[in-house]
Amino acid sequence: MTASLNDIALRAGVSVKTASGALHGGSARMSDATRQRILEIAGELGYVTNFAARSMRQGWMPLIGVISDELITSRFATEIIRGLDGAARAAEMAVFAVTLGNRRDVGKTLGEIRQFRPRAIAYAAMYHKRVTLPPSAAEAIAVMINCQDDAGLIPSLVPDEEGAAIEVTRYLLENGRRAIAFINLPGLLAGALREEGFRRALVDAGMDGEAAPVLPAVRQTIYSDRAQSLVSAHVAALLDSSSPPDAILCGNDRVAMEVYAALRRAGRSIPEDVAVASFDNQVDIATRLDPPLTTMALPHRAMGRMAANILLSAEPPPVEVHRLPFQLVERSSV
Amino acid sequence: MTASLNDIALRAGVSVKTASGALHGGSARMSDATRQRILEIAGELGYVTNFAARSMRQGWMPLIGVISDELITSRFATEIIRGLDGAARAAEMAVFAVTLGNRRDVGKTLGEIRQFRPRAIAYAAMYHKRVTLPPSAAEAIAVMINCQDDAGLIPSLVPDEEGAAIEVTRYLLENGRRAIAFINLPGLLAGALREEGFRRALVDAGMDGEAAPVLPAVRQTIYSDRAQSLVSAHVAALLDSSSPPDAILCGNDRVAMEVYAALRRAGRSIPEDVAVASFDNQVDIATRLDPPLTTMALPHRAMGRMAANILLSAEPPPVEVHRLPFQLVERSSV
DNA sequence: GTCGCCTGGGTTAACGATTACCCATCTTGA
DNA sequence: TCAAGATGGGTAATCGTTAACCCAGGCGAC
Repeated sequence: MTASLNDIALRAGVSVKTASGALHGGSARMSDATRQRILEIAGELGYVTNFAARSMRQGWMPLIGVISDELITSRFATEIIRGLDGAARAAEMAVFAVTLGNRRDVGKTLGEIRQFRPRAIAYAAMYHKRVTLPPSAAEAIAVMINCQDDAGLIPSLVPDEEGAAIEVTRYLLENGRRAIAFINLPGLLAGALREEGFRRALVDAGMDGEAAPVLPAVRQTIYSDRAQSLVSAHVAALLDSSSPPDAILCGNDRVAMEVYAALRRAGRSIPEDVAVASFDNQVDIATRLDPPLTTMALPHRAMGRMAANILLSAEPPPVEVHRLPFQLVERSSV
Repeated sequence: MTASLNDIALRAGVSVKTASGALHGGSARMSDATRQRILEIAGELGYVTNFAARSMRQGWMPLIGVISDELITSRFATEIIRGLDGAARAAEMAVFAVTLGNRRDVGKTLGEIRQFRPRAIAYAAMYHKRVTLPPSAAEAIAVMINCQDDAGLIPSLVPDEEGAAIEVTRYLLENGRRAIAFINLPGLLAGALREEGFRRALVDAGMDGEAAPVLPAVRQTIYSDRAQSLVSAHVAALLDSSSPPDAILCGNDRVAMEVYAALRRAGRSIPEDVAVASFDNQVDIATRLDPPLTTMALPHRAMGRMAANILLSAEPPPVEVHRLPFQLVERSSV
């Protein structure tokens, strides 16, 4: 079907190894004339390297495998994959992503991906969470992205939720806000860590950390699109209370969107009456809200880049949990 | 490193071909005892098929290649890839997506992906558009997703923009709206086709198709996040005009989001004063707007599924353009 | 009884690229 | 003048899997 090195060698009147050297081995010894002729013939014949054949000798395909629990279908995937892809491309590797099927069987998915003999395999989660992997899987997975291995056997890259909450809370305080409410995402690791950071920042500022209201955005334990939103009710109650907030911190940009609507219905203006800040930096939403939303951007791309570095490094990296910082994106809602 | 068929055969005291037959050739002739023993040993040794080696004989890897102009980084990708992935998985294939680099060099990207010897290759676009491919590329690409080959050499799957515009306009008319404005996406094929459909539906209803206002959502020719939005100004002007609209059709859900804000500022209620409908069904936005947005969902998943069928079919399919229908998602904004 | 077919295997040659090793010829310095 | 490198290239084995053949025994039909 496609031309092989053999075809090229035949046509050029050289051996296969010379053809291989001309096309791939940059430093192979041969005259420029020979190399040029081989390159030309390769072009004519439309030669394309056969990675499968090469991989037989090398033992692996130039692939980085990514197992994602639901990642591909998430908008967060974009940034993680971009980060991975950029770094992998620099090393002449491709990223091969496989979504965990409905059966959530890591072992099976791992087997599927290993059939392609990737150089290394990462596990990526859509939401920041802890993951328990079967022991056999732990050996094959080199790094966890946006999640943390429960057994502590695998290097993990996670967003620094607590630090981000501290930073954004401090930012609100520096802007003169004193009564901050937090409409948080319940049932998520991220939410729990952010709540800690939120309260810590208040305490650090000499305020009563326990008194600050932290309310769940939805009724269900697991956050999903189906969950019944409590945002509207919470905002109304907060505004009616004896100590109405002058700032609302939101679990994500979608929550912020609902907060905007609720504040508007109550006749409050943003940010004059109530400042709003959030986590996510979902650009579609954050830039189009009126006023544009100040929000903490998740370090997805950084996680992807760092993961690629770990995956491509020759030495197995030390097993530790890297907490990557968010970035404050200032717009006009504070 | 990893166990091979040879290792298994050695341990089981059979030949490699028998081991191969037991593990892969479902109908290979051998006693159940032998097969069972081989399967057991394979399990112990953690055998994983080496697709690279297999592909050397078969000529291709069990992969469907997807070249996307920017697809992976788009929220639309999710549905197209899901559709593809589901169908491919049923055929024991994996989807291998490669994003066109910054250089937009289809030939080069095609070369990259062909190194992996995929069974078939698709080209997918983020926005519905026409694409001109280099002649050499046209031979290697089996189907175009969300775009149309300019040379007419490749089967294409595209959303039926015109039909969708007709349907949603008719829906507005059936709901008693008579003065419909369309804030369209300028400079896009989708926008042009939708405008045609919009006007056609009005004419079909006995109205003056030319008189209906169709306004660009942004100033730039190419729609991007950077483009300066004209939505707010357009809405204000429309409301101030001598014949204010009782419905606004939006180019996408983000435009609808801005229309909501503008209507709200002008003190109009949705849908009582002005109905709003849109294209996209970007769930994050559409379900969280207040009231939830009625919008035409793009047939991304259907395109993915259909593409997989074409890619996996033995016969090269007839070269034609398939226009797939949108789906009207009724919420409460009309 | 024996021919032919079924059963349960084995042998061996690919597939395409890489690579360790070998062999000429040509320079060059002492 | 000649030995030692440098230059330019060839040979053949190898990776893991498959598939085209081959083979020996058993068994039923004639």
